[in-house]
Amino acid sequence: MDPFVEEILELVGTALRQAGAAELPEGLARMIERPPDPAMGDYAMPCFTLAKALRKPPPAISSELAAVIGERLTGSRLLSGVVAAGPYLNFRVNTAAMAGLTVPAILDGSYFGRNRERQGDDTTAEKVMVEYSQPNTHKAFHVGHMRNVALGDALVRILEYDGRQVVAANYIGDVGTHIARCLWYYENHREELPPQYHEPPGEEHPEERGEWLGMLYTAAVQKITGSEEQVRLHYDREVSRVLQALESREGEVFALWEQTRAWSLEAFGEIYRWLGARFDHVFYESDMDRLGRQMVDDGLAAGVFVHSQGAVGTDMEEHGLGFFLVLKGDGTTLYATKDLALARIKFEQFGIARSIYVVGAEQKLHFRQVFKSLELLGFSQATLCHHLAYGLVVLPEGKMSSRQGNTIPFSQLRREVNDYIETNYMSAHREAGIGEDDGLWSAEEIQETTRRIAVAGIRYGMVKQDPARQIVFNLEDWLVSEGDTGTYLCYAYTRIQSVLRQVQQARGAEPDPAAPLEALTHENERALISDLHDFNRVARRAAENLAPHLVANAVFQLCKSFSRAYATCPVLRAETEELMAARLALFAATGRLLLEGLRMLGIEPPERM
RNA sequence: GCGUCCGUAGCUCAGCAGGAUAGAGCAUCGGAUUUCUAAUCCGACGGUCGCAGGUUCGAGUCCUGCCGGACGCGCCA
Repeated sequence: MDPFVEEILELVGTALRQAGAAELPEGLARMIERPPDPAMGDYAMPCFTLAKALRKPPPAISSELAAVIGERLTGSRLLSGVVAAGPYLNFRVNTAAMAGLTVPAILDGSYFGRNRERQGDDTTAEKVMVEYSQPNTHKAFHVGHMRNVALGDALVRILEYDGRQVVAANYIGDVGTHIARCLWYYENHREELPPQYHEPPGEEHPEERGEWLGMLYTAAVQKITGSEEQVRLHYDREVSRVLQALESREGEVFALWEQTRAWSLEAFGEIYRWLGARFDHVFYESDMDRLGRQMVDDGLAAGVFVHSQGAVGTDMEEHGLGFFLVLKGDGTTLYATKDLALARIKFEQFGIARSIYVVGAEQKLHFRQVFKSLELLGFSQATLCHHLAYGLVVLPEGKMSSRQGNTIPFSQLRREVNDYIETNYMSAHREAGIGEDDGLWSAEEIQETTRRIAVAGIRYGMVKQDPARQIVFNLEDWLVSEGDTGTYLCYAYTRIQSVLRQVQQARGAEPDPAAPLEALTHENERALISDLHDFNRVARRAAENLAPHLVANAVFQLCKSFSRAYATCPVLRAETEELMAARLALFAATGRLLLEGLRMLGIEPPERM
């Protein structure tokens, strides 16, 4: 626990006993909060709930406690003041003590292990699987899918920071009607497209073939849905034949499926590389068919599933979940069938203690049905499955719709973001030097820096918001450096690195964990120290609530505090040697923590920009 | 029709298991640079927290109802 809170509780506890309270109220620790204005104090305890036990009005209690505690405070190393403010008891911490507890710990790395202590003893860390991304092959990967990757990957990193062992899993949708439609169009109708689209992109751009398939799929859907009913039924029968040919797992269509599937996977790989997303294991929908079918049979035997209107499913009305279909009338499996199988495989083959699904909110009912079915099938781990639902990504002009052609596919997104950064920022480095070395930047550095800033902008924009809400994607808003953006975070980091480099150059000084931190007395330094101290608490809460946006908010707060301190507290021109050393240590620690926080969001900042 | 989620400043969003004058960013207006990157910092302007009840010493936060929006509700994934 926070040592400051611990000491406050200790002091309040003994003071209360002195005041004649028979027993301490439950959850006193949770009552400790932060005052709205730092000028009031660093920690506050409201005295409302004590009123009943002591039978006195809250303001009287707080001033009484302040008097008693104030006397005992002289011996405290951590706290420097206590004052009653109406019904509140406000504590001020000894800034040097707080700095002493955080700055050296960050610099030597021990700060980052703190959240990992949760496991204790000899037991191995809790193993949890985070399934995310789940792209469909033969479909285009667009901005909407980026939110999933940003969220899932951040969650993986946050849970790891908090001491869990995490298996990052992908689940590729490589079977289903959409693929049959794509291949049906490929075989019979692609000549109807403009000539340049008749054949897939060549060897020089293999990663573009995935999007080309997606375009065929869109064209197929348009052709089918745009036809007269008779024609449409005919097309549907043709598509159905393709689907059955695919499920037979042999023949010409199957070979085509293998080839085109590989194209899509290659395209996805390129996207994950660019974003820096990690996967430890990849599941394929095409592997889940057999086990899913078997589970349906078992469920039928057990009476969990029943035949209904020619298909198989279960009425979950008594649980408020409607009807859940697990096998189609023609005997083929559904997404649902395969999800039953996948859930089982995850626990049985990976020995996980928890299974998290990062999937859009529109599938909430589906997952509740899946989890309930598993429970009814006697699968005890059903309660350890959790669906992290998130809202849609929309454009400023409204919902994305592939029919209106206003989705933003990955390749277009990357191009536009890169162009924006290059013309607005990077061009300066190409034409003239910046900062300490006046040389031009190499093409490689410009390219890599551009990529990092682009990824920071997109990832930060995607994770900074509460997952439950819709997100409005606006490229320019997400990249402008003024304000709450990934660019701003990167800029703060590069400024810190720049200070460190220059102090090293000018004075040969390295950040020293033993620096005299008591020299840090400026209010902006105080605020920064407080943010450093607070970070692990936020990280813990983010992990427990599966809420990456809390980390994002904390990182932004940290950058704001740093920027304020940077503007008011120079290092090289500090008044004294002690102050310089202290600020150097403080900024170095800030940079180190910022880097860690950015990495939790999947952002790798550039060293300069 | 039923269910789930959302509704906070002109715009985009925070608000931590109810607590002090509701916070940021953008936009608008004004200021700061011979000094570690101004991709920055400071200030001003801007809110009956969708509406109405209820619980509570205290409600943006919990409960109920209504209004508005999004999504879902058997052979897509």
